[in-house]
Amino acid sequence: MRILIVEDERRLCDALTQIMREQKYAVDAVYDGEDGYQYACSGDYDAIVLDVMLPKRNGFEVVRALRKEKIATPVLLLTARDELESKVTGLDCGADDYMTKPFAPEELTARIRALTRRQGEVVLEEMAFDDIVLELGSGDLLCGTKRVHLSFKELEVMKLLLASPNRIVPKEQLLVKVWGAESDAEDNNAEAYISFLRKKLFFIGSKVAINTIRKLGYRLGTE
Amino acid sequence: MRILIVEDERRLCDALTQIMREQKYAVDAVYDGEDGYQYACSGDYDAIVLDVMLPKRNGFEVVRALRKEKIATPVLLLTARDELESKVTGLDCGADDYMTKPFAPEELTARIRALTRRQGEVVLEEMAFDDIVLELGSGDLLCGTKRVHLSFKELEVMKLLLASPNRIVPKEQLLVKVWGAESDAEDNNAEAYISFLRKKLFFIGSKVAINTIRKLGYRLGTE
DNA sequence: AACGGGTTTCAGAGTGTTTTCAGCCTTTTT
DNA sequence: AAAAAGGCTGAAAACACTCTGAAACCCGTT
Repeated sequence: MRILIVEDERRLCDALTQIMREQKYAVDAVYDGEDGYQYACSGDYDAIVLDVMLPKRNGFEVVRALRKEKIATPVLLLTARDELESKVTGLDCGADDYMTKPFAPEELTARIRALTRRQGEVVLEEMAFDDIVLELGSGDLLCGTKRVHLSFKELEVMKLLLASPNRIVPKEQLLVKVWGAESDAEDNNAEAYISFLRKKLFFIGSKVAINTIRKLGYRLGTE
Repeated sequence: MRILIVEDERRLCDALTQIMREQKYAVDAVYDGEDGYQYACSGDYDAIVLDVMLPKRNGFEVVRALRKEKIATPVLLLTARDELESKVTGLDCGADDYMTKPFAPEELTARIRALTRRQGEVVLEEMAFDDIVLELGSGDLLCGTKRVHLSFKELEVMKLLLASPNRIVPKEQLLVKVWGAESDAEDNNAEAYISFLRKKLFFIGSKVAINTIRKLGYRLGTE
């Protein structure tokens, strides 16, 4: 994560740099609006902390110029004035957040985290075991480069198995959790789905197996 | 973008609705604090315009209650009194901005823009994916030299898909964000619009496709 | 009153999912 | 060894979800 800090007050600038470095960000710091704009133009940063009152070009100008150049890097404006006015102006120029001095270091890091989080890709949830990965979002089962789509019920069953790998999942539990306690699904329903899943595991060439434990249930294992 | 307007004065409420619709916001309007609170609780709005003096529950109460429920939707308070007092009270209650009547329509839209921007991603004037570009201003979808106009709802759906390309957008989310949580729109409404969009994508000769992930939603992809 | 774009509704066709069933296999019991 | 119980799986039927053309509807404009 790269952060650009644009702040002319040396003391404050050093403090900011310090704070962000502690959070393991890679920090570049510059001291006027012109440099800030130039550096930001590279588009290499994940967020920019920008003072409003700066030599050469003020913060508003810089954000506006960046947005004009289609640079969408999140910008956090920093100002001593806590009037609503400059807040509105700043955000209208294209800034993403706004903070008034003085502030607590935690507040700064929290806001930067929020800004970079929006940007960055959402970590999609998944469950894994041995050589397979189940993408919960898309309902796809992966092994190496191969992938198959699981239907809704297949997905539910697979999730239960993956939730306690190497452990026996009672057939009864599958029926209750997937078909519901009310349903009149029979054992064979679960058996049919286990069969579907085995076929798909084979299809993607996984070495994961669904073992049958007679009278008890199924267990996810390898080989 | 969904906006909730809470204003008991019918004339003003209609005017507000009108103004926001012209800016391509999806608007819901209610006429008292209780309804305002209920609607806002859904958390489906991108901003709320809230009058202070309202029947049943006043604006301050509503914001306070919302914040208590951890609903962080940006709130713009509206009041006839331009005393400093109520301004401070309002912001203290958890409102994000404050405006006194009467006001210029441009001021309202600028402030809403600021609020919604701070909230989420930078409002871009266009969104792109692979070989298509969506011009948000004109509502036109482009591919190479071809172009088609999208209707309001088509635009909203397309924006949602483009906001997370290659990722599944639940059908439910389309319904909530485009038709509103209160609406009685059925799945088929969304399906119909997906169908419209596919036709238009084909029309402009794009290789972008809207994939169906059964039971889950849709995903923008290529080929 | 007629028009036209946008939106909703409806119904039939299409497709993927789920259930059902029967025959076969394996393990356990008699 | 035969019978019984439990489990597997291919095939077909039943079902649910989705797509889409056409018609109806709504609303502001001509």
